[in-house]
Amino acid sequence: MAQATAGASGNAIGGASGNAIGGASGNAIAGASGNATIYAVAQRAGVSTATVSRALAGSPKVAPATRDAVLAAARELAYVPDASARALAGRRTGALGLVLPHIDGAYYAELLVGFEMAASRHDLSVTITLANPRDDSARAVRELSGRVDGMAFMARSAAGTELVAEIARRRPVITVAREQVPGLEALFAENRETARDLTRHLLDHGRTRPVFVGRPEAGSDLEARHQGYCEALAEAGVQGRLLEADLAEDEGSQLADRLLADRRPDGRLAADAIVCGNDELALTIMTRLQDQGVRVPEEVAITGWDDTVAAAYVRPGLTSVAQPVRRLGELAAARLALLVDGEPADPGPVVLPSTPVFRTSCGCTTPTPRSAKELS
Amino acid sequence: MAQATAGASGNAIGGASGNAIGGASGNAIAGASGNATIYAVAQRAGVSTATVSRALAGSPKVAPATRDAVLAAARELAYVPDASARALAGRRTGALGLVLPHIDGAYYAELLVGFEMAASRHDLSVTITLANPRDDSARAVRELSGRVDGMAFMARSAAGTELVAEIARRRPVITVAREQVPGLEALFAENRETARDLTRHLLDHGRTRPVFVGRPEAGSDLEARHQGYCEALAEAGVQGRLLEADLAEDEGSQLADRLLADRRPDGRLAADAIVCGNDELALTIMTRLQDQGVRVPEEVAITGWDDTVAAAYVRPGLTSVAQPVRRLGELAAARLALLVDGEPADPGPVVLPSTPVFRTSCGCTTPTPRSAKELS
DNA sequence: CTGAAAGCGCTTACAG
DNA sequence: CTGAAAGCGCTTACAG
Repeated sequence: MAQATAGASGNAIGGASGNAIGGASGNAIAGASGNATIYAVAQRAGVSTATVSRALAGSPKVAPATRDAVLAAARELAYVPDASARALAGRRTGALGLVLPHIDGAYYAELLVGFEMAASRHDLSVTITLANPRDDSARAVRELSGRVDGMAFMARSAAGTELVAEIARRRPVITVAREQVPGLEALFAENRETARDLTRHLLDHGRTRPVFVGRPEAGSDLEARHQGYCEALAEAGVQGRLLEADLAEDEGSQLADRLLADRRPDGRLAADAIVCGNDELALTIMTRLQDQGVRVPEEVAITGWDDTVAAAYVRPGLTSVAQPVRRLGELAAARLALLVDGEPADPGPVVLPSTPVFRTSCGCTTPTPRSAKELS
Repeated sequence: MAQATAGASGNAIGGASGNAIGGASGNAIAGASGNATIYAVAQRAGVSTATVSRALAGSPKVAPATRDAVLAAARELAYVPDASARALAGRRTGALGLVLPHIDGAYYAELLVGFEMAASRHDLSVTITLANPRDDSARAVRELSGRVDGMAFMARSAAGTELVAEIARRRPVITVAREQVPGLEALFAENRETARDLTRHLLDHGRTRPVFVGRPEAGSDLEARHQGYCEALAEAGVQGRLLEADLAEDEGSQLADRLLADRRPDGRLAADAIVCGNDELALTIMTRLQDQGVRVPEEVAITGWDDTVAAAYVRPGLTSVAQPVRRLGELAAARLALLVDGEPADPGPVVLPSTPVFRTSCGCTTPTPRSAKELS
C-alpha cells in the first residue's frame, strides 16, 4: 500500500482560511501521494487558491506580477493539478471517450492516432475502451461515459445502437463508420461510389466475369461496397456473382480453392476478376491462387480494400482503396470537442472520400504514382 | 452550451439531511447533464448515500434486501457514478495512463490491445497520450499523470528518462521496450539471443557473407539485435558488415540499390544474406532486389523482424521474428494494477521471449507450420 | 447493518 | 485584480 496510502491521512497544514465551521477547512498542503496541491502553491505564492486557479487557467484578470509568482511557485513545487478535482468542480472532465472494437491491424490504430491528435489539439485527453462483441461491453461503455465529456463510437464496435442512444442522452456522441443513430452526428468513409468506380475500372480492363467476395450485412461498409459493385455491373449489363466469405484468413483460402475448382468448359477460371471486401481477403486469395499457378492479373484480376501495407509489397501490387481513416478520427474528435462546448449537433452524415490505389493486380501496367495516394 | 450547462445551476432538491450548517447540504438530485446522482438513488431507495455507495461497491456489510433496493433504484434512474467525484473521494482514479509514440502499424495497436484487455480485467480504464518526439510531450504526459493511478511508457515514446523518473516520483510507473530507468519495473521483448539464433540459422544454411541492415543506437532494440548478430558471426568466425539504414521505406530502396551495385569479382552479390532490423526494411529491400531480377533466397537470403502481416503474403514468405507484443501490453497493465494496489516495485527487468518465424526467404524450403507461431 | 458528516482538491459566482 | 466560501458528487472513518 506504499504508494497508495502514504501520507493519505490528513496531514492538514491548514489552508489560508481559519473558518472551522465553513466547509473548506483543513486542506492538505500535500496530497495523497506527496503531490503538491493548490493550497501549497497558494501558500508559497502568498495568494489565495482562487488566484492560483485563475493564474493557472490563464485568466486575463490576474495581474502579471501575481501570475508570475503563482507560476513560479507551481513550477518549484512541480505542481500537477488533480484532474478529478478539477473535473468535479469545473463540471468538465477534459477527456473524450473512444469506443473501438478489438483493434486488429493498422485501421483502428490510424483512427486512434487521428482522434488523439485532434483531441490533444483541443487540450482533451482520450480514454479508450475496447468493446468486444462477446463480453458485456455495456458496463465498460457506461463506466466510460461517467468519466468523459463526450464519446465516439467506432465502426463495428460491440456497443449496439440501443446503448449508443442511451449514452447520447447524457453526453455528446458521434459515430464513425457505423450504422447511423437517428439524431447523432455520423462520419463515414465513402464506399459505394468508390466501389462502383473500381468495378468500372475492372470492366474497362475488359473483364466480363467479375465476382464479389465478402459478406455484406445490412448497413455495413461491405454492403455499400457490394452495392457499388452491383451498380457498375448493372450499368454495363454484366452479370455478377456474390461469394460470401468472412473477413478472416481461413475462409479466404477455402474460397480460393472454390474459385480454383470453378472452371468453364474451356478450362479457364469461371471468374476473371475478383472484387474483395478487404485486403486481407484479397491477399489470401491472390497468394493462394498464385501458389496454384494462376497468373494474376492475366487470368484473373484482383482488388482489395483498405490499402494495407502488404498490398504494396506483394507482386503484383494489389490494387486497393485507401480510406481516409486518420482524418475520420481527427474529424470525430474535432466535432466532439465542439459538441462538448455546446455546439448543436448536425446529424447530416458526413462522408469522406476514399481513394482507389491502382497497382497492377487489376490489370494496370503502370501503378498509380505513389504521390497520388499521398495527395488524398 | 446546451449539453454542457443545461440544469447546471443548482436545482437542489435537498439530500436527506437538513443540516444547513454542515457541509453537504443542497446536493443536486440530478447532475449537470441531467444524470442522476447518488442522492437521487438514495432518495428513491429510501436509504442514505453512504448505503448506496456501499451497495454499489458490493460491500458485504449491506443487507441483501437493502442492496436489492439500491440496485433497483440505480437501474431505474440509469445511474452512472461520476468518475471524477468517485476518484476525488476515493483517492483513486481507476485509470491507467499509457504513453505511446505515434502509433504506426500493428505493433502499438497490439500493445494497446493487450494493455487495455488486462487493465479492463482489473476494472481499470486506460487513457492514452501519443507522445510525439517533436512537440512538447512533457506537458501532455504531466497532465496525464494527474488523471491516472499509474503510467506505462512504451518503447521509443518521446518522454525522456528524466520525465519518466519525475512521474515515477508520484505514481507507479512501468516501462516497456525502452531503456530502463533505475528503480522502475521494466519489460522487454527478447532481442539479442533471438538475433543470434536467427543469424546462426542463416549460417547453417551455408551463408558466408551476411550483412546487418538497420541503425543500432545505444540501448535500443536494434542495438541488441545487431549485437546478437555479431555474436553469431564471432562464434562462427565469419566476417560481418553493418549497413546503417533508418527504419523507413525510402532508405530501404536506396540500400537495395547499394546492395545491388556491390558485386564481387565473379559478378555475384557481395552479400548473400541480409539480416534486417525490421520487416519494413526487409520487405522494401526484398521487393526491390526481386524487381531487379535477384532471386531470393537463392542469391541472397533475407530476414526481417516483427512478423508483420505482409511477411506472410510476399513470395518468398519473409522469415521474421514474432515479438510477444500483446503479452507485453498485458503484463504491463497487470503489473501496474498491482503496483497501484501498493505492491512494491520489482525493478529486475522482465524479458519475454521472441519467436523466429521461418518462412522461405531465409533459405528454408518448408516454412514453420503456422501453429508454431500461434503456440508462442 | 446503516446514517450523519467530513473531506477529497479543485472552480466559480459573489463581493469587494 | 483578489479573496472567502460554497459546492461539485462521491467515499469512508466514526458512531451507533
